Amino acid sequence: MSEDDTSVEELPEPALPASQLHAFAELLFFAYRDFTGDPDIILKDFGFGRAHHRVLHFVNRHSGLRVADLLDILNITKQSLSRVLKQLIDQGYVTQKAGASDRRERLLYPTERGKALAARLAAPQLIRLRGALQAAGLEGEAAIRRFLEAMINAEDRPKVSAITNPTPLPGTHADKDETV
Amino acid sequence: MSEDDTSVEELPEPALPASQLHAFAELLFFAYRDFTGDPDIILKDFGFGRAHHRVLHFVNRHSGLRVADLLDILNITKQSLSRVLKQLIDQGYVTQKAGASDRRERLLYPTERGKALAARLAAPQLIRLRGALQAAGLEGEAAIRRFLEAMINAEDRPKVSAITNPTPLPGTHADKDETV
DNA sequence: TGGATTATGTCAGCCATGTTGACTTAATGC
DNA sequence: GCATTAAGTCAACATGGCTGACATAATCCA
Repeated sequence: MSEDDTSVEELPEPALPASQLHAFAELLFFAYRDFTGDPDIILKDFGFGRAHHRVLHFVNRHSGLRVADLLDILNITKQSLSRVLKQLIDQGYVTQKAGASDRRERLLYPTERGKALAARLAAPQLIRLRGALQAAGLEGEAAIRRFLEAMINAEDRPKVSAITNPTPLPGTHADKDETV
Repeated sequence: MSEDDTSVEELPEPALPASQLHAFAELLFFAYRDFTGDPDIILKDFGFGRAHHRVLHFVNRHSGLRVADLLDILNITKQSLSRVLKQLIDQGYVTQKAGASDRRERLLYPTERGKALAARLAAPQLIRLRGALQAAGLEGEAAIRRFLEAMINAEDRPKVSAITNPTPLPGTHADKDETV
């Protein structure tokens, strides 16, 4: 093999200079800052914070999940979760149901009220995302998906895939696919 | 004009169903979580937090900026910034210099020590970004840039562009473009 | 020149949300 | 029947946001 052999399937892909990578890092910072900014404002009116939003989101999108699942997804301690989860339950946004096969498990479901708040919080984020994906273009969409997946720790990717491409488990139900 | 007139320059771009947008939202959450995870671990060894990282990053990448610039970039209060900035200054990671034209301004510069820590914190993030951009492919790179820019509040985009595509101002100096 | 404004710093206190460690309760599994 | 597991709880602490009030020094302007 010659030294500058360039096989078909392995294009050299010129590595970006550090300054460009730094620019991407900064863009990601600002993008995430604004992505979370819209719901933050709404949450204030309810006396909730971003932590409540995260819990409500996952309970709403993946209803019937266990407390342990939520801990695993959010990467926080039981005590941290407990604080916000309790408030969501006490105020009627989330309900618990004992697991059918293992009655120690507490399966989490959004109430109607919870679904309504989740939808309201998600709305500006989905609008923002739709606009940004349109700005990226059709092929960009797939590239962005690959990019975001590759940003995730390799060992967590299967877990995340299971979450973002949900296989409806018995006990969970698929959401209707409405456009916001 | 007929109702289903589809002009050349305005392809319909089928709107994604909400469930796909939710998947992107979750991917962004996990991606950002892991993107910040690496430096968080390093920061612990120094008794610093993510707030210190943000300050050090911008001081390092845009040295010579004013306190007011930093407040504007980070979207936090003077008092919040002051707490972490003071620690960075006291411990010799950042220095201040009175502005040449307006001596009320305190221009911020990283020390050698600050540059070293910034580089160490950035290293795993740049590696992660480079890998993710490679996964996205060459054209993906441009799409991702458009996507991230479009995720930012429209009114902030000029400001952010000025930051990510820096025009070296008098008093600032461009960093050497080393690959990490 | 003197008063208003501006850039920055600081004190005090509050809130949200993360952490660790220890312990309880109820259900499960062997 | 006893160890393990899922979940909840109590207490204490750290980080990093926030508001409000005020101080200092430099600048700007009438």
